[in-house]
Amino acid sequence: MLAEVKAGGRISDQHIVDMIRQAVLSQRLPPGTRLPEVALGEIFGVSRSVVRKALTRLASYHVITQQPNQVARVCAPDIDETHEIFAARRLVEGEVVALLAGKLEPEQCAVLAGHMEAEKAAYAEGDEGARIEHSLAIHHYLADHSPNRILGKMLSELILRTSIVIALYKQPSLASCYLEGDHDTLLACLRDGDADGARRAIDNHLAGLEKLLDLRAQENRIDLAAIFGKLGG
Amino acid sequence: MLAEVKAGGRISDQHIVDMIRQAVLSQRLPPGTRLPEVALGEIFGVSRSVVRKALTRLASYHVITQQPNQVARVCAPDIDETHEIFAARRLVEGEVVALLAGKLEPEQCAVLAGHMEAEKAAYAEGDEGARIEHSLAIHHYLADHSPNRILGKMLSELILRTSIVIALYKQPSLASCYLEGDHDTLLACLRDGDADGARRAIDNHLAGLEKLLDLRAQENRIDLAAIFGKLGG
DNA sequence: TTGCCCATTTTTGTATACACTATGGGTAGG
DNA sequence: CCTACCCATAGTGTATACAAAAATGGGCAA
Repeated sequence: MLAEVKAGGRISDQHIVDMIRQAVLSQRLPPGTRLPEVALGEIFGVSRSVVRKALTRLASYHVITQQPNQVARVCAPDIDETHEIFAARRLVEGEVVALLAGKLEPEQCAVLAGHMEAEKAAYAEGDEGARIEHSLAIHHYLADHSPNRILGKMLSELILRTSIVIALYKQPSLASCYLEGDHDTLLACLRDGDADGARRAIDNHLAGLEKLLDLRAQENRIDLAAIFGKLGG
Repeated sequence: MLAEVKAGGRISDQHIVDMIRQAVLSQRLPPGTRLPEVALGEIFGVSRSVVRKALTRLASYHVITQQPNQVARVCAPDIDETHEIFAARRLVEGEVVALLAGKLEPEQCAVLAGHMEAEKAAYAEGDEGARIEHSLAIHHYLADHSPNRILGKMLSELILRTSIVIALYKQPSLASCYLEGDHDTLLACLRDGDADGARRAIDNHLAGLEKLLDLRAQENRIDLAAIFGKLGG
């Protein structure tokens, strides 16, 4: 089943990058997960050379961290960095949607509207995996269609990093990080060509998301009580 | 003389990345330059493995382009991409200086002022190399001291990409891309804590820089007449 | 029981070999 | 004279081998 992968030229390392990125996005690979080179090589049926190239690229995208002579791990940004990631994303995604306001064809708006419907439905059914998928699809659609492709690429990376910190700092009590209506407000502004409104909508959306996270000081994070509770129970 | 380089852990590929990036920044490696792996390996005294890792990272930073089975080359962005790079840099550097306004210590302002003096002096003496160096030092200082480190890293990359397109599209008639006073205006705003003013100063500075470039349609660039003239003359 | 040390094992860092692909020049044919 | 093809060369893609560093775990002493 990996035959078609090896067919093309440099597909193999790109494939590994995509697979790992996707796994991180969908939170199947939690932050901190070890990624040994030989294991990945066996899984994907390639040698360490290809794996190493993929890991080097993933490190450039800030998906994993690579320290000398140590195993690569999925990034686990600290709380300060988390705030900075959100601030950067507010700036970049705000500009992208402002540029995009009034520029989207009706079909493109329909694509976005479709994902929003699907997101709502998945939330109603409690299917968190599907909800995340459609939410990401919305934001990646905006990134991919940014009139400024540089900002689009930056946004793609920031969406990925945001997913990582949400996985890291999501409040356990919340089943979902869903903010009803935010996406609809955004779409309305995009349709109406309201650039400032779109910027505000994104800003508001991301600020709301950030507030849903548990970003208290780290003492509370390394929760010895919970660990002992788990062991004892 | 390369002994101290190999001493540390993963210094070697970082060293190659730095050297090539520096060479591109100072315009010693013009856009389009071929970078064969074996040649670089011999120059830096390492095998292709290390060179390949360095090239992979440089490609992630958009310093070079890597196409399958082809030699890596220093990036040569087209005109559309050049506009997009400038737009992205206006956004990011504008935010960085806005965040920085009023936050710099007097010593830090003095460092900036020193580079500005040196830049002026180098311009007066016609030493374009030194002028570029100090101009870059100013912007990299802002990037390195950004309160938001994510935006700081983004700005560093954008400064690099801007240098590349300036090298590519600088009007041959101009000896220098220097805009007197722009940097001083910025510093004044940073000192006064005038965030909006700082943002405007950067915006104005970058817009002025972009205007100094020769960004006409490509017909003029792929200048067959000049090529034939060179062959015939 | 606790803390430390050393051997073992795991995992990464680097070099090298071989296969495959692109590139350029030269030659035969029109 | 120009075009198309072919071959030699240059260069990258991948796998593998060996060296070095870090993590692991058991045993010993305080």
